[in-house]
Amino acid sequence: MDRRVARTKRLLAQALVELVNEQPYETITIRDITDRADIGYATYFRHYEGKDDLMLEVFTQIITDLESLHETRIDHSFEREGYLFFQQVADNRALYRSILDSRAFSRKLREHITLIVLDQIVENHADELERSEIPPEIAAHHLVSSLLGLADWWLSNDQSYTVVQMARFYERLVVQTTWHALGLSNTIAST
Amino acid sequence: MDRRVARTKRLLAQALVELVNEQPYETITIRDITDRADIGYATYFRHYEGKDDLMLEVFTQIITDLESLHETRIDHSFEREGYLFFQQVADNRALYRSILDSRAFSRKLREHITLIVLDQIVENHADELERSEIPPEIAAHHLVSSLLGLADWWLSNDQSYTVVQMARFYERLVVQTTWHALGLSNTIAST
DNA sequence: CGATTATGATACACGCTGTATCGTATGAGC
DNA sequence: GCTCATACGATACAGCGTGTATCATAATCG
Repeated sequence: MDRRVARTKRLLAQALVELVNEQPYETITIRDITDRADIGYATYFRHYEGKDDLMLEVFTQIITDLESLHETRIDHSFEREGYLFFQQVADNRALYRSILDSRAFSRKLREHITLIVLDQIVENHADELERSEIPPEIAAHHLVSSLLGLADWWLSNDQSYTVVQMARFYERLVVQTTWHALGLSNTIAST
Repeated sequence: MDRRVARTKRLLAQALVELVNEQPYETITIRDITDRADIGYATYFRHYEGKDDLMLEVFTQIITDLESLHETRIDHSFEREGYLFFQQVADNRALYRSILDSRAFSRKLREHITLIVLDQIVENHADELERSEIPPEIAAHHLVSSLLGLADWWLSNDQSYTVVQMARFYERLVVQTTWHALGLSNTIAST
């Protein structure tokens, strides 16, 4: 990639992250971003179709980081993954605030994680699931939307609990109970 | 209220509900609404500050309907309320689609219901709650955000399950398990 | 070094919002 | 029913953000 392009995109992404730490995502205009990045307004549209397009790039990076975090761990229990998730939320408050504030982005995030979770459930418990009253799609959706719901509540309440506490609530309130409702064993190891 | 005002507001609200059944709320402009209602564009601003203001009125009506539904019932169990809720969602698909698509409105709805739920929990189980590991605020938030999460999933999947089934999923996946995590008895009667 | 390509600056069209104005029509109160 | 207040429709207008077009300049690639 042309160095000029890389530089422009880097500056724009940095500017967006900066701005998101100062004001709600919706109130940010493209001109705000280009001014902060010291990049020509028209130049923006040579790389992105609109405001969401740039945000999507930052968003994708966050997802990638989250996934690589998980892959470097051997312990793949959902409890542990909950902890890692809340840790990343704490490290990127403003970004997660923006993602969870946007219906489009939070939906994207939810669907992405849901697919992973659903795969893990079906892969490891195909036989047991047939006896369950709850469709695995709904259980997976519930698990993830509850996780994001807890994160949303957490961010809206000034992180009045620690990462460990939130992970514990998630485990007690969501993971354990969802497994129980599905009729599965308590934890999942997904190698 | 002046009959002319009442007529204008009624026509505008009707037009918005019609449009919401045809296209996503975000794509609707104020001019769309006034054209459909056959009302002057400037007249709109004599009654509402913006697009969300009119929607808020329709939204408030929905909430009021939901609450009056609950008050006319003697059976105040959460299972029953789940059924009533999914029933109302089914009866007002487009409106709930719009509400759940909007972060501001879905948050308002969530906070509104959460307050009611929290009141019921604390009122009826104050003593037992002291022994619980989960803060009741989080449990109430989880209960409601899960309910809305299920409704959101339902609407996004062409209502592939019946109202009764969804209420059942809600009871098994959310209500029972939340009570269990809180260490409470299975049902709440709030009379 | 030469050719290509990205950038900055500027001007512009477009759509939507929200306000101001004024003549007309409709309802409220007596 | 008459009078006065007020809501309405129509229109013009300013503001703002988006997205496109153009062209001279600067940086990069090979």
